[in-house]
Amino acid sequence: MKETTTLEQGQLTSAPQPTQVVPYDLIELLFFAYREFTSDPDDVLAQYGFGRAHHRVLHFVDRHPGIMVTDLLGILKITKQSLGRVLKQLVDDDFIEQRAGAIDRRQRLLHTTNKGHELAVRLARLQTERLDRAIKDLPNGTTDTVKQFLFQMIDATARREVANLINVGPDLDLTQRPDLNGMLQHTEQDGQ
Amino acid sequence: MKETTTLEQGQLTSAPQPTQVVPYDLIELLFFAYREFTSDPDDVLAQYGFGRAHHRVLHFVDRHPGIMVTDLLGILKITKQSLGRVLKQLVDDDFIEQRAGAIDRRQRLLHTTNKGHELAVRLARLQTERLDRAIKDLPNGTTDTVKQFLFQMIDATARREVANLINVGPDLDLTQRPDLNGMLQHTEQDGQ
DNA sequence: AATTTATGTCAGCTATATTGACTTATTTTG
DNA sequence: CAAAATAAGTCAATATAGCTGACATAAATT
Repeated sequence: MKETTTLEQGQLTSAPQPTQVVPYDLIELLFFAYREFTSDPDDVLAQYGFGRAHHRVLHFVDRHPGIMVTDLLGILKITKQSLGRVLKQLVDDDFIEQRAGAIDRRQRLLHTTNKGHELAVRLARLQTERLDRAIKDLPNGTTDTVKQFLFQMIDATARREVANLINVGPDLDLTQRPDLNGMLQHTEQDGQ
Repeated sequence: MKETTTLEQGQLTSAPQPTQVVPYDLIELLFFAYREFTSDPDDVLAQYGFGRAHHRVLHFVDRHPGIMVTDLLGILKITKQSLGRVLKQLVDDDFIEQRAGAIDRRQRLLHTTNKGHELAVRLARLQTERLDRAIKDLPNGTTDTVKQFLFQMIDATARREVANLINVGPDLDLTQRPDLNGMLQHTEQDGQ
């Protein structure tokens, strides 16, 4: 390891401005923490020839068996074309399978295969381990505080949607609720 | 006023499932929150023809005036080639300037120009605003709890390095005072 | 019957990253 | 001092992950 942070003696001095209401430490911690958070899955995925995009697809399909392609696109906020490539690989390699909808036969409902589920769980566990390590020495209640903070980081107009999404168990079928908006009657108002 | 939304008290706190050793809600909140966190700068950067990579470079150069290229690479954990392209654009467009090191003339020490500094601050303020909105309805102490959590998410072996970088000191002062914004004096010599 | 929806596909483009080899200038070291 | 190491830059080739827009097909809805 080479002498980290040789960065010019004394140059870490902050800008001597009144603009110092900016929480640079928090901003940078978010950057570093998130990078670490994704690093463990990345290493495993690379062994399968997959990347982070595959992880996201695999994760949300595993969490929402039978999800429609359209809903998955809505969650990931990517285009059909971007999803297409990644999804095709996951299907070709037998991590995800598509089944025509029983009611609406246009739909290709997505499910993880056993193999896909196992990988999804393996990756989730890696992230869980890091989260557990991070939290274990912190005071009780830290997890809830962090969850609340993260939730509030989301635009108020999108919070219901996310709240609904992350509270859906693996049994619930998103296909039965094509409109993710307004599903949660939550009493959050304060538009700011 | 504002009965602190606390996002349905019981909803994002522990799920009642017995097999729920994996905190899917927390994992997914990290994904959604981080995406939102980067979205505001992304919109502004696009107006300049820049992307997130430019933001990272601009940010760390602005925070560490006179930083060496090598050290910047170490922070960003990207290759010289990846940095090169992005840095060249920032220099060509007069957001960053390079000055030969006074002591070691091989070095091209990086500084933001006035224009670059202003953009860096503008982007940091956007992120600050989102952070402030997220925290304002949460209990006192939330910021410190979140900082501690994020810090602990980093591999133990890398924590000191990050702590030095963001100026929280070598021995995890992170567990202490809520205001480490005003005292960003230099760290430099501290072993390692 | 006409329209909308769900999905897929084509062609081409952009941004960001990678590796490896090589050059130039400069500093450090044996 | 000569040799080696370092700082930085460059070239060529490649990969991943995203984008737009246009178009096609099947199935459902109006």
